[in-house]
Amino acid sequence: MSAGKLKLVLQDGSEVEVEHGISARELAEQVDGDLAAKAIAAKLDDEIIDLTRPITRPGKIRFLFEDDGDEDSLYVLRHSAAHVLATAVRSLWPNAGIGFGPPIAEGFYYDFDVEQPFTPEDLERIEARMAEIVAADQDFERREVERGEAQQLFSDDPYKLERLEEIEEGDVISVYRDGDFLDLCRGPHLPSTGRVGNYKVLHAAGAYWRGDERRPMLQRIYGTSFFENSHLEEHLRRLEEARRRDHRLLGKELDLFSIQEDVGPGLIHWHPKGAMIQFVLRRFLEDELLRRGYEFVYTPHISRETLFRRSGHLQGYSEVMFPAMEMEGEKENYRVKPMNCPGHMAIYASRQRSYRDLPVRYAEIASDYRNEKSGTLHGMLRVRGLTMDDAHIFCRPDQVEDEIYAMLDLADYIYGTFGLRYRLDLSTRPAKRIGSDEVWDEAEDALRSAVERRELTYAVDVGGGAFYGPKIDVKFLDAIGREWQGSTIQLDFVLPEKFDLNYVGADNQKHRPAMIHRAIYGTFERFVGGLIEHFAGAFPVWLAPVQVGVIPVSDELDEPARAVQQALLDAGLRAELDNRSETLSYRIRDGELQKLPYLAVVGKREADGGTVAVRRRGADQKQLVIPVAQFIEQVAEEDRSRALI
RNA sequence: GCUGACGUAGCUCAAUUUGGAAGAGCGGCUGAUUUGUAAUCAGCAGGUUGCGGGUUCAAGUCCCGCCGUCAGCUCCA
Repeated sequence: MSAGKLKLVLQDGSEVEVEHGISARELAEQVDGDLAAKAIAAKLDDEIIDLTRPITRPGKIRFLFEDDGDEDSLYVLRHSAAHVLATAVRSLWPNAGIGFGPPIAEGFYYDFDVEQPFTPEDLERIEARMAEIVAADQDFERREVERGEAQQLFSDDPYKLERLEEIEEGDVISVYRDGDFLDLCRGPHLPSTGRVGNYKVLHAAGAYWRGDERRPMLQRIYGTSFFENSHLEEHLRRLEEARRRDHRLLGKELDLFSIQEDVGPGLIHWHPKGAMIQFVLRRFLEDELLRRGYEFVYTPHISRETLFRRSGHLQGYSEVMFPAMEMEGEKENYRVKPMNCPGHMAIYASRQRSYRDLPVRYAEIASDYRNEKSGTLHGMLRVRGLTMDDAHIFCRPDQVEDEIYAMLDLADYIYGTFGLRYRLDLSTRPAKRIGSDEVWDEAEDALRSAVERRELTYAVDVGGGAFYGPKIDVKFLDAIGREWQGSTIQLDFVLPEKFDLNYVGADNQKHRPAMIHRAIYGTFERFVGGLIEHFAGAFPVWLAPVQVGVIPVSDELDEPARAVQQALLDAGLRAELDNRSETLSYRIRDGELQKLPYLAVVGKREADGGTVAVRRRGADQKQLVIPVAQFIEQVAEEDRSRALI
């Protein structure tokens, strides 16, 4: 090959020889003029590049298009939309400082340093100005500059200068211009602003520069964009759907729980119906735990600080712990527990253990209290009083993998029963850690092979583990595709040391057991909050706080209706009688709004025939008149089988 | 914790812009109605406008502090 020529492999596998420095667009034109017009960017091996970017190395190249459904295409679009947003803001607020403006999972944002936070009206003006910029169809021009010139160009932009400092010597510094707006940016971008199609400015909120609470707060504007208007509309519909499912609203409408100012933020009152859901979840899990060799323990809610000093919580976790309770005449203060592990350690340590006893699996459903920062509290999802389905497993090092495997199996069974799909994150050793590399190797290998034995796919969060051990997080997906934190499985090298836990091995020597923290639901607060949103409040029979609403047509039918209710209760089902002095229609409507799975109407005909007129929630079908016994068996079977309909 | 917005009856919201008698619907209670598949009718009760200060002849409305909620940041089960 002659000097100044490059070999590129096209998507169809054919090879072309091109001039060194040819742009992707020129290449596209050589192949097909139509292609050049339609392409929005190109991908050289794994690097997305602008169409105008000179190609200076051989590789595989393919073009990105608006309609290829490729994540990378959306990435380029949203990145460009973020720039259009910044262009608009800069034209309306010429002195606005600019921070970062990346594409994110569902759209993009851009951070600005402005005197006054943006108001909703500002956002409308910005969106309108964006439309002008898109209509003007300004080219995105890329240019590579020397460090000195870049410093010159961004001399008024301290955030960009800071970013510039971090670009290593020898790395390319690129800037992009569209119209009057110039940004330090790696790119790539669409060919021009006119290609930014369907976008929406969503909301604004404060965000620390670089996520650091000690640094200035910038104003972040969130937006999203799509190539297809129908996709944008679908996305906005999904946001609306998420609002409709909000567990805080449903929790009020369905009378599941409340949070009260006089009691304190982040403290959940489980009303009878919400408590029933928790009760069902508990019973389900507890039965399963017994089957799987767990033992239940109960530990105090408060204890002397001695315990938390020993566990290290006082030193490392105190900012999250509620303040000390002073006891008159006692040297030691008391604390309310933020976790259950110290208590379980204490039980393990209370007597000698033989290797024959292991694994020991202690389970406790217990409420813990953590003084979470006020701004992080959110309904049932982030609270200060949290009820974990906690367990600690003590085992020999060679048992770790099997124990992890068993936990994954349990999580799979539980989540499967709820119809929840999930994925795993494996978090490995962080830079700051305790324990030798050999111990970490062994621990991480155990986690990995347990996951792989179950043939589960997982993502690795390198360096994401706690300083005391690696972990697996289970993230479940709800009905509209959102991820929720569920189970967490956490190896711990520290606590067994701190509590000097040991067992006597077959060699008659003392050994240190391995210890695993794990929760399956995580916390009842968060899990139930998630379930409310997943089911949009329409719980399947086995979870529904009230499974059947029994409605007599009129006063004279109270007794037969009450008999139906009692028969349901006798069958272990949850039934309510609605004999209010309201019309039948009214009570049916109310039952539907309360999302009761079944309404059973008892009229004269039913009372005489020993039947009920059954109305299934949400079903289009007409009511079904069936014998009471048959109806009860149907509901009981649905309850027993934990059917998800 | 930080930034901003918000806080009116049990709930959802008017009245706040421009200071001048706190309102509606739903829900609740009482009565009438006895109902056949998504709202029967009437009457009544219900508010120290989150809490505490301040400005003013007058504050739901303007100012300050606190509490709480929301959107995020950070953090996390």
